[in-house]
Amino acid sequence: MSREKTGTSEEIFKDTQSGDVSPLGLPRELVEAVELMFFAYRDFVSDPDTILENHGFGRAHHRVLHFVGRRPGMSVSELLHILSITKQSLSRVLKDLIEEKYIIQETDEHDRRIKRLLLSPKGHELHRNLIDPQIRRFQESLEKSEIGTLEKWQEFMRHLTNTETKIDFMDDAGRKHQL
Amino acid sequence: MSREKTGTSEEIFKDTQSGDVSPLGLPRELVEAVELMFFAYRDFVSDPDTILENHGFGRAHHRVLHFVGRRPGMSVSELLHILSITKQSLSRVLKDLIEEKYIIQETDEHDRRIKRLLLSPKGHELHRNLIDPQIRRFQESLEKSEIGTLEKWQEFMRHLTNTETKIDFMDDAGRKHQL
DNA sequence: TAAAATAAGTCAACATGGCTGACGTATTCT
DNA sequence: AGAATACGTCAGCCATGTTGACTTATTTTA
Repeated sequence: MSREKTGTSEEIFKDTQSGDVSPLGLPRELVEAVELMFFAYRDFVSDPDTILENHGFGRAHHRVLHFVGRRPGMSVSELLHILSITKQSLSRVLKDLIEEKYIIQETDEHDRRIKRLLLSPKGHELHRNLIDPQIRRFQESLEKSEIGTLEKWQEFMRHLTNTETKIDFMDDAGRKHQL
Repeated sequence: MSREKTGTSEEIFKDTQSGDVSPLGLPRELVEAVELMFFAYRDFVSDPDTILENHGFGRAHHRVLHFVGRRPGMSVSELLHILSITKQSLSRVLKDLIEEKYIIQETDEHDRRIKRLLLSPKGHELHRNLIDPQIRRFQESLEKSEIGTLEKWQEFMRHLTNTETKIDFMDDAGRKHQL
């Protein structure tokens, strides 16, 4: 029943167990969950945002730094694909990071059109400082909430993503313990 | 031990159970969780984004529409506080929504300085269309993942937020079944 | 080997949605 | 009467997304 995707929300939600309904006529729990996506994301990035400000960088720089650190040696087009932005948008922030020596470019040995991206030691350090408070938040949540391990949470979150994103994840899993 | 907040990440992470470590020298699971926040949030807002585009609106309009729908009769300053943006930022989008009659303003009876914000029927309809795909994502994730109910997920996510945000949440809970 | 495709970069212009600072106008509180 | 509050507005700045057009180097392919 509720797995049928057609029909209006009226039909979809009328068989809810709980009668607890928000002013919107939708199950309160689900509406609160929508809001939690907003609040949690906003606060989750607030610590890195502060650090970035001191460096004259923004969130876009953080993302680039992160994924380059995570997949050292990735090409520019791989990065574009993961971030789902245009190369013009990427170029602005990538240029900054390269000029200020957080990221190093190396021409691929076999195909000299491709540039491999790597973090410099300086880049690693900044990345580490940016991710630390986020990791701490997760650890605190793990301790304070009853969710147990991260695994179920991750599975749930993964289901919130789009198919293309899931495919990217699988790509990643394919070359899991290295790239 | 790991609940002590001081020290560098080196110290903090050295007592991890698993030896599975990302290229960053951090527990892979936690790094993946950080990425999931990015991907899940991005994809989670992608459906509303598409709808908004057809109306000439953006995400900022969505947020205003949402919280006004959720707390009908809220004042402008309450809205500012929840969104944590400046009144100048809010004014741009609120003006659009009022001009195009998605939101109605009513002067408070007891304090005529305060304007109460409400959704028009048109506003309700749009809000419903925007939130529907997000609710569906949650329902699908609930069905397909092993998380059980939303409650634990919500608790976990709440712990990711900042203190001020938690206080706001409590405010909300205080006047739970109405305002 | 000449032509096409690919990877990367650049210039210019535009939109959205944050921000600051400075004011203006009702209305209410002291 | 004067201060404080709630709201609104003008002007300009910044970050980061977008499109479109075009260049250069290199590799692939017909």
